[in-house]
Amino acid sequence: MNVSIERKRTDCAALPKGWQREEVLRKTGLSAGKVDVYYYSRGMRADTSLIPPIRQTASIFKQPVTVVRSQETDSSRVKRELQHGSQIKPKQLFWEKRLEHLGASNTHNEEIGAIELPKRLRAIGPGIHETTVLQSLATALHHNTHPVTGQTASKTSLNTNAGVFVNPDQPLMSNASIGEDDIKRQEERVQYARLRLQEALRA
Amino acid sequence: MNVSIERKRTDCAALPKGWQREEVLRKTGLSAGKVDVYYYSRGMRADTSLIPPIRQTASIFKQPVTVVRSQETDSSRVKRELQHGSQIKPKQLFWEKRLEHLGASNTHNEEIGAIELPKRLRAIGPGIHETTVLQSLATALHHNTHPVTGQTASKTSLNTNAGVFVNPDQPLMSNASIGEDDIKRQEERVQYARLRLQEALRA
DNA sequence: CGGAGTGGTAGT
DNA sequence: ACTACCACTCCG
Repeated sequence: MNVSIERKRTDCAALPKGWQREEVLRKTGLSAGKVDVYYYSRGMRADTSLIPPIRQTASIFKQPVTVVRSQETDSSRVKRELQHGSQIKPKQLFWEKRLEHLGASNTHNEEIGAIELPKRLRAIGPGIHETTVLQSLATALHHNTHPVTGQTASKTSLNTNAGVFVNPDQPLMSNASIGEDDIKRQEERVQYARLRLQEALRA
Repeated sequence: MNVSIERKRTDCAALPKGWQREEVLRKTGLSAGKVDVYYYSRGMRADTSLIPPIRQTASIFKQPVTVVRSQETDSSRVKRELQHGSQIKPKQLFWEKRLEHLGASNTHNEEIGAIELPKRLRAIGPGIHETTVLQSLATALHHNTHPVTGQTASKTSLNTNAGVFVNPDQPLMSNASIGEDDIKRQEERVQYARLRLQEALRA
């Protein structure tokens, strides 16, 4: 007897690189025969072309720049790469600065106004401005598997010896934590945005 | 602020006995403000017009026959009805015999073939045939809140003094119990039926 | 896999 | 335009 496939996991051309689509057939219950679809990105996180450091040259070919941290000697890096199977990629410090003063535009070439960050998220590091923090934070929120918390080192130590104290996995902002009241305020904003969307669609 | 009622569950005169109408206000989304109506029958099982004893006269007015068990005296019944708030309705014995030799037909007036019961389910009671047991069993499966097990009294006692020993809540079949192997066999049947349904829907 | 809840539409 | 109904998603 030819039993149909109950679990089927496939790569799929329409999906971003590294994503897989899995179809699972419901076998029992009232909804037996229906198919649940799951998407997995395990193994490869995010589009490699978006992982910093990023070239700001216009090109459809993704060519990430690879500059190593200055205080890591070549020999120590080779040893680490051998241990970890060369999976840990070096990260450029302050890659965000390369994108400074570049703004997004709409189709009419009108620049889109700046987005303001909450006051409590303060820039940290030498010569880092608010727009730069925004890029840094947005990238972290997109990529990081772990929580985005900001830099833990003190402001003075970062400004004097950034190479030592900057954590490249975290955005260039001061350490911040979110409380119940923050969550509540954000929920209210979402509620309000939904209301306005409703009204807009009705009209 | 005047908050409208979001969930309202009511008995409703227009509904069959035991049904409840619930109105639920949609709170979010594009259809916010609309009301969904749900009907529930929890608490009372089945349409009272289908509960035996059933008249076989054609009539849109439901007029159940009410014959009391002969061995229950009027005084004892009155006492019980006082205790239980007159909620226990008397049941006619062997009401199934009234429906004997009546078969279902399709729209072309062709009679639908008999359904066979498993061998182990044996008819019990004076002059009860397989088709009668089937009606009896089907009704029990539809109505009973408690498990359907069949008659517990012995065959001889039932045939000699049915009025005393017949349990009107159970179908007119010998006591039957279901084992692990029965369940397994049934599961296999269901699996097979589902497979065929899938194939049919695909074609 | 079930259930709550919303989106979408045929039919009036 | 509205209603009643079904389809579907999303979450636990």
